[in-house]
Amino acid sequence: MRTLGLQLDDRRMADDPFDLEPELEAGVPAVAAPGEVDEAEWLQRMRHSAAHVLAQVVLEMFPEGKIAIGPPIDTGFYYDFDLPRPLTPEDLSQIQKRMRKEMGRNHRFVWEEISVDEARDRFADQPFKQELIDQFSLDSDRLGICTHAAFTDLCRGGHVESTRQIGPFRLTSVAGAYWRGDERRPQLQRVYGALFATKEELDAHFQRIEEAQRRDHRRLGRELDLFAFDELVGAGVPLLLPDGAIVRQEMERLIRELQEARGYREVWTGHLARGELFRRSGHLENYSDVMYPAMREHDEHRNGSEDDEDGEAYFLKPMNCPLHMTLYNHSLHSYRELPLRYAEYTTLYRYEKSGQLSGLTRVRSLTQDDCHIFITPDQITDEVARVLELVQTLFTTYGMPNFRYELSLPGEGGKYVDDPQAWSIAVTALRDALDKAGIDYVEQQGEAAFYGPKADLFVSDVMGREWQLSTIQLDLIQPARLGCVYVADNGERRTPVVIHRAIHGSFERFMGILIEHYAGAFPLWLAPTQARCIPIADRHQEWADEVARELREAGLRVDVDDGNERMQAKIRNGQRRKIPYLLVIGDREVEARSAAVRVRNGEDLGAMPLDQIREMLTQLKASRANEPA
RNA sequence: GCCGGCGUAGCUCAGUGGUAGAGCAACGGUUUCGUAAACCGUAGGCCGAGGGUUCGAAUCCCCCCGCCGGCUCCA
Repeated sequence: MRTLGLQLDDRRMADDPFDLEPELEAGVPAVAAPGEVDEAEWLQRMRHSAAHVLAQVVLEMFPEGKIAIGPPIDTGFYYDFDLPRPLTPEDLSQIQKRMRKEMGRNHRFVWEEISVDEARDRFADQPFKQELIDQFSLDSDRLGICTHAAFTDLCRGGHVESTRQIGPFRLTSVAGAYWRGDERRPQLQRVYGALFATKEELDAHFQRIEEAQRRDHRRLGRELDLFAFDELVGAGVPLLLPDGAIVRQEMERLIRELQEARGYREVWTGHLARGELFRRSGHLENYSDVMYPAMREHDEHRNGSEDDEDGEAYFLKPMNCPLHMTLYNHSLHSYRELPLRYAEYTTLYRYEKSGQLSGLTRVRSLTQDDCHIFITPDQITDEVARVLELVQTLFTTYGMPNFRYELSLPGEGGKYVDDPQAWSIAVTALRDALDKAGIDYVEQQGEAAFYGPKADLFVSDVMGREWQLSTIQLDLIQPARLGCVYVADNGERRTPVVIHRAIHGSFERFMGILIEHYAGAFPLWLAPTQARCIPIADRHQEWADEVARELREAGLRVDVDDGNERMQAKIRNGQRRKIPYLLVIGDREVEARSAAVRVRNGEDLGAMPLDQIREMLTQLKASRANEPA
């Protein structure tokens, strides 16, 4: 079997896989007959049961293997193993075959409760199970086990009656996964399987994956000549081709317009700064692992001591905040000037670990639509509301309604700045602003930045992976560390609160998401080529050129396909290029000073006078309508 | 960073130790056509980089780089 190596939505498990309560809720049978539980529960049970069969077969093939956990997930199941050697794709198909055979043998699942001591005994040679027993025995002196064939697993139940009731499945991939999700602990081999109630649903699942692959921005970026990566340039450094650069420019144009209208002022701070700046801001201390290493001055100019190396060195900036705060400090500000909004669109450099890189969505050179807003503490709620309005406006413009917010709060531990009162004010203000805007969000403990709480907006890519785009962060510490002050109405000097915020997040990541959102078919205002003239024969060339010229004069991006292919081929090419409008020009159109308008979706609007076409396209462009679909 | 897979023409992919291939794209010519592929021809490669084994390496081994999936991380 060929490994598909793809999972949709794996991460979104219904339950914590380690929350293996030894007993099910009252009335829910550990082993259920068909019809005894609802469809969704039955599916979960088939998946969970399949995981047990997987473990059975793997242990038969590797008797010295150690088993960890094997929960159901959104698309099937997985099981984690510690085995003497890595599993190959051939092993996977072998395992799959044996699983099917075992299922055909119709083993019954038998669930029972045993004492902790008995459990320790039964799983004597299973260290991971021993650890789970340690955990569960804190809450209960009885533990569940489930047996089918000659295989017994520590298990809270949730099975079908017998292995023949397990639905159609396919093993999809094997991947490394740390025990208990902790990278300091052993890395296990995780075998993933897809399982659905029917063969049709299983096929539909793989169909969905194929469709997802077709709109993957990495693939579309190549097909549409939007961007490229090159080994010689370096991993994680996206290169925009002319068409990709147009999309990027339109995104920048949009956010500049929106921000200028909301009182933002654009600044520019370049790409480098001395280590001393990042030391004072706290970045070197907290984030040196994602900063590129120091760039030293040439030896003959160096005068720093060994202790002071970082302070004397230069660093590529990983964020703009210290620079914006430095700019702020170039004059003394009155409370009357606040909020003061510094916007910047320059590239940041972060050393993302190689395994984290992913197309445009995770890169090492990224360009934020970044801004730092200096405010007084009592302006927090209002200003956050203004930022939320901006976010809503942007996502509405792109026609992207499917996002979710997360409110990230401090957790336990020393990572956070110790000022409980400031945290409390900031968290309350942020929560209020979200509530007032009527935004749904989930609160996440321990996800805050070291300097303050934040509200982040997440969107899923076509493969089901979630990416953070917009972020609104309250900063309670950096302004003080960098000596920012404003003069209050009583003449006192006070430290401003700073809101760090990015709306697109990074243009790179957002472009990746956008490409997938539109499946490469950008609305007119974003489309690299907005219309293409297609002369049917050479004698139509002149009028086609004229149409293109006039539309370009109206500010539209229009080209002419003057190749010697047949019209049908030109239409096909234009369509594959996902150009919003194709303007077909033959004898009739030359005669009538018109063009036949074909929309990207195949719709034929018929011949329209040039003036009307220009009017329609400029209108669409100006309104940034999400058209044509 | 870790585990696994992969790297051959611009793209998609054949080629498992003995002279590097196909389709599409590109380019040249012919064709001048009414809404998703006209025809003929030409060119295109340090088989990701380096090292090794061998009479001989795209093919086997080592190391590096990159890509893909997952894990972990993400100011």
